[in-house]
Amino acid sequence: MLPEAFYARPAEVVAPALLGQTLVVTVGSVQAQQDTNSERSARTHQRDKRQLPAGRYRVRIVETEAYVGTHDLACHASKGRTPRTEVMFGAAGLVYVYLIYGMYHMLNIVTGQVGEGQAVLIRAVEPLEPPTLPVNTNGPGKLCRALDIDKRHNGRSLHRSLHKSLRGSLQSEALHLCAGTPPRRIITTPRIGIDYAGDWKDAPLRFFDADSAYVSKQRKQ
DNA sequence: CCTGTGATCGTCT
DNA sequence: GACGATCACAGGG
Repeated sequence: MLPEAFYARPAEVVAPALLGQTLVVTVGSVQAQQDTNSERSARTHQRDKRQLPAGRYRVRIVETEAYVGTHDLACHASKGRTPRTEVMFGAAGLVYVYLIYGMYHMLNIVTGQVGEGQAVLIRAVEPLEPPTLPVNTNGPGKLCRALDIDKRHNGRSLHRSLHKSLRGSLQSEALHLCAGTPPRRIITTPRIGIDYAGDWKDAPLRFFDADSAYVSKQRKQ
C-alpha cells in the first residue's frame, strides 16, 4: 500500500507518479448489490451490462489529470468550500467522487496539504487481474461504471479500511492503491473537457502512459 | 477524419 | 434555472 507521504505532494507531481500504480477495487458487497439492483430494475437494466460482476479487481492506472488547487479555474476547489468540495480540502489520500452530467461518476484522490483543495482525477485504467475485462475502462466515467465506484466511496481513505472487513467478506467501499510498474514513457497534454477554465485550459496537467492501449479516446496527442 | 448533440440530475447562483 | 473534470451515436467531408 502506498504511504500517505506519496499523496501529500503537489497534484502535478502525484498525477504522473500515479501512472503504473495498482488500484485494487472490491465490487459488489451483498448490501450494495441489493441496493443497486432494486433501484435499477425499477427503471432500466441497461447498466448491469456495463458493470463488472462482484469480485476483487486489480487494475493499472494509465491516465490521470492534476487539479492543483483553489487558484486553478478548472478545479472544483476554485469555487470555494461547499458541501461537495469539502472532501478536496481534506487530507491527502482521501477519495473524492462526484457525479457529472447526471450520469457519470468521477474518481479522484486528494493530494497536497490539508486546505489546499487539490486532487488527481483517474481517467483510465487497464486490467491486471483478471488480465482482461468484459467492459471498457478507458475513460473516467466508464471505469467508475465498470467498477461500481460512486458516492459511497466519497470521503473514504485509501489507507484505512483494509483490515476492518470481515474475513472473506466483500467490502463494497474498499479502494486501495499498491505499488505497480511505472510506464516507460509518459505523455503530457492539456486536460480534457475544461474549455471554460480560461487561462488554465491549456495547462499541461494531463498525463498518460504512452504505451497503454487503454488511454481514453480523446484528443490527438 | 471531423463536429454536433442528446441524455440526465446534483450542485450552486 | 444553468451548467457540467462524459459518452455514444449521428451525419458530413
